[in-house]
Amino acid sequence: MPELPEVETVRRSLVPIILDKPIESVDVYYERILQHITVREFRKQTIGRSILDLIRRGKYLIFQFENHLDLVAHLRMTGRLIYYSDAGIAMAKHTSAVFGFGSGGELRFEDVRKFGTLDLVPSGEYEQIKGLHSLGVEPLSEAFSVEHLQDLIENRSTKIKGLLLDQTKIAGLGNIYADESLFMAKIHPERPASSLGREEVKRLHRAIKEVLQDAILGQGTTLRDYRTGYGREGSFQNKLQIYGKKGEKCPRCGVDLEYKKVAGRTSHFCPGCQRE
DNA sequence: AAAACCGCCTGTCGGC
DNA sequence: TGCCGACAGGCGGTTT
Repeated sequence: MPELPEVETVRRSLVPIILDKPIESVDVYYERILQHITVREFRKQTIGRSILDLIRRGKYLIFQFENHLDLVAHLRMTGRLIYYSDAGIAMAKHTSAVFGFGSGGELRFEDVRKFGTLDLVPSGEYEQIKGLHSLGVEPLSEAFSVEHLQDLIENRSTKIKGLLLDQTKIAGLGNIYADESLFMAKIHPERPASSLGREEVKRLHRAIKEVLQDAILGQGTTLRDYRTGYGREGSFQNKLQIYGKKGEKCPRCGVDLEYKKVAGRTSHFCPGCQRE
């Protein structure tokens, strides 16, 4: 499940390969991947054009084209963006779209569950891409301060886990890193946001930054589908403390770990050191 | 305003 | 072995 660290890893792995090279071919094999544009128009606007830069906002990747258009990609659950240096390599079963470069290399959007999306809009005009347009603060930016988190939390009765997953508040946390952050901060996922004390807010703020930064260093978490832009697995799955560890002991206090649905998601926590 | 639910998809897993 | 339902979770949309 690509979250901020996975999407950032894909971005960093693709930047050295795909910038400033004209795209010679565009093939869309799953038409519904395109959101607000037809296949014909999409191909017309991208073929022959180069990508000048590739940036990330939350879990979105934004390919900035020379003709002042932004190709906005979201991997959702199982999407992959992988560069293949040889177009002769057999296509994966669930390949939604392929961008061919003159060098013979290809950027392929693969997506088993087909939830991933592509959009093409005038640069910076994201109004019709609602999730991107309403995105909250980048958690690794300076703008995400303790005070900012405090403001998000203040007077909110919602469970803290739900707040962390709300992309309009903080951009890029998903189920894995929300659980890992709450564990590191020793905060139960069902705690009402407004019940967090000053020290807990500080711990949570620090935990979010640390977990995301460490996960980027580890090139993301590959539990099943996620791959970097080179098609390689990440390594942070080896450093997870709590996610997917039901039935195991807490690495911090030794108590049996638990999980339950919180805010509609399976949430892992330690009943010993994350008290309600 | 927020929470709960559904739909979008496919693959995997546990139970029978 | 094979069938079936539950589940995985991001996000948009609708309902409560």
